[in-house]
Amino acid sequence: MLATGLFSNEARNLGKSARTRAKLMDAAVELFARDGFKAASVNEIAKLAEMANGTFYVHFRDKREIVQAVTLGIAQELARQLDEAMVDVDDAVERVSMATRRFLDLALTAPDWGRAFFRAAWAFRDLRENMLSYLRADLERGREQGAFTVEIDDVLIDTFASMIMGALFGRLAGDFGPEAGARVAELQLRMLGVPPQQAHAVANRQLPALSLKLAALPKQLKPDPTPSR
Amino acid sequence: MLATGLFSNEARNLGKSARTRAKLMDAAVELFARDGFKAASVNEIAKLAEMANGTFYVHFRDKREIVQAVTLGIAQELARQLDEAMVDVDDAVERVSMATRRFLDLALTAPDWGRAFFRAAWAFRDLRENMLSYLRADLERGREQGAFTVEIDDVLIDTFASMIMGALFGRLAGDFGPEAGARVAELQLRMLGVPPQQAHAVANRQLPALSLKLAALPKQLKPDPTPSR
DNA sequence: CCCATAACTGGGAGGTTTGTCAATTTTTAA
DNA sequence: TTAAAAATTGACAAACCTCCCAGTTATGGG
Repeated sequence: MLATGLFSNEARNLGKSARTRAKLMDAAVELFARDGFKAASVNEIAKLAEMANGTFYVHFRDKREIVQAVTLGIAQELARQLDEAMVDVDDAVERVSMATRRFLDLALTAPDWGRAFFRAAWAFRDLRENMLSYLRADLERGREQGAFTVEIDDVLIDTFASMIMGALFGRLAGDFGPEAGARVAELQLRMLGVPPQQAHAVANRQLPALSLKLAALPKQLKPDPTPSR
Repeated sequence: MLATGLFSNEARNLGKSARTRAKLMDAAVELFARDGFKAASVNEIAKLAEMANGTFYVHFRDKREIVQAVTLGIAQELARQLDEAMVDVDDAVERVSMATRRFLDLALTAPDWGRAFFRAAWAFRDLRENMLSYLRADLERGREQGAFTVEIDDVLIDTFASMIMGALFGRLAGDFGPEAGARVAELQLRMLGVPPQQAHAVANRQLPALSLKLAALPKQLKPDPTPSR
């Protein structure tokens, strides 16, 4: 009936409290994605999560707290997945291209997460800076490897990230199809000083299939609950 | 006491109705910039404009209507100013660099307008597309002039715009100083295929001083109002 | 199975929001 | 100057918001 969200899925095997909390967070993501953090109301979150509004306050002190929990959760999970998809890639040119393309694919897998992330990225400095630190590492690596001719500074990093966010927006809005990721990655590499031909080749290289699990897959089969009642 | 905003300034010589309307729009810009379109309330707009809330509804049917009026007004004025600053520039490389740098300078001149524009750009498709059409013209001109080697498509245009928006955000947040404009312009030119050295030179070329009038300057002196009462 | 404890409920106090309207003041044009 | 028109006011209904809390229900360790 109610499609279980990603937080609920993660909390599937935890205690009741954690499951309820997760359900609230899933509802919150949906509303944050649609209305923004300020315009979403606690009442509506509780309603969408199918519980009384008082329950909300058992799990979160106020709206600020759930906003914090949701945005942090999204950012951590996205970063984790992205990191995992790139562990064995050493070449900075590949990494940078992959980061953009993977990030977009990932965010499009769960569009509400993508939308909420988009809002959070502009709204919360600490979250934004945390994401940018990963990016900085890869860009500096490319500089050291001699692959990028451009100087790496704050403006560059921020601009690089903005290009990703723009593509995310376009994808979420339906303006662009899946090919946009490769296209933007190519433009990024050109900007960094990678020769156009190489930029095109790398950005369009086929990526290994995305292991489809924005939230972890079941670690064990359900304990086959005897249909009690 | 209350710093007159740009809309009020434009309406300075018009009838009472237009002046009140403009005053409401100035108040709205300030709140939209701070809280966003959804979170800003009609009550607060009226209060900030120093009038009773009922007056608001004489001039606007509802919040949607003032949002429309304000965002359209901002976009038109920014486009007008930008256009004016570039009328006699023919070279596409110069135009593209200038558009980015001028736009940022302009938006920083009236930070609330900049912030409201930033929000509007993501929120309203028609407004966004209207702005992008100017950009497309210059990018295609560059292609024809043989200055840009990259293919001009929707993703490119959108990405180019996203780079500007990212810089706008960074400037408004105080993360970057005035030099960010030139830096981003340089990165854009590199992306388009302009040779790095030329990109650097063009992007850092000194611009003629900005004629300081986001809204038109007084066309006549105040009629020296006898201090009635 | 039992019951202490944790989770949940829903009504409500107190505040804000939207949009309306009759009464009042200001503007305008003749 | 003056009266009709336009602008403005502020109180108010109805809806919705946040947060609280006394009472009820569900959970799980012993």
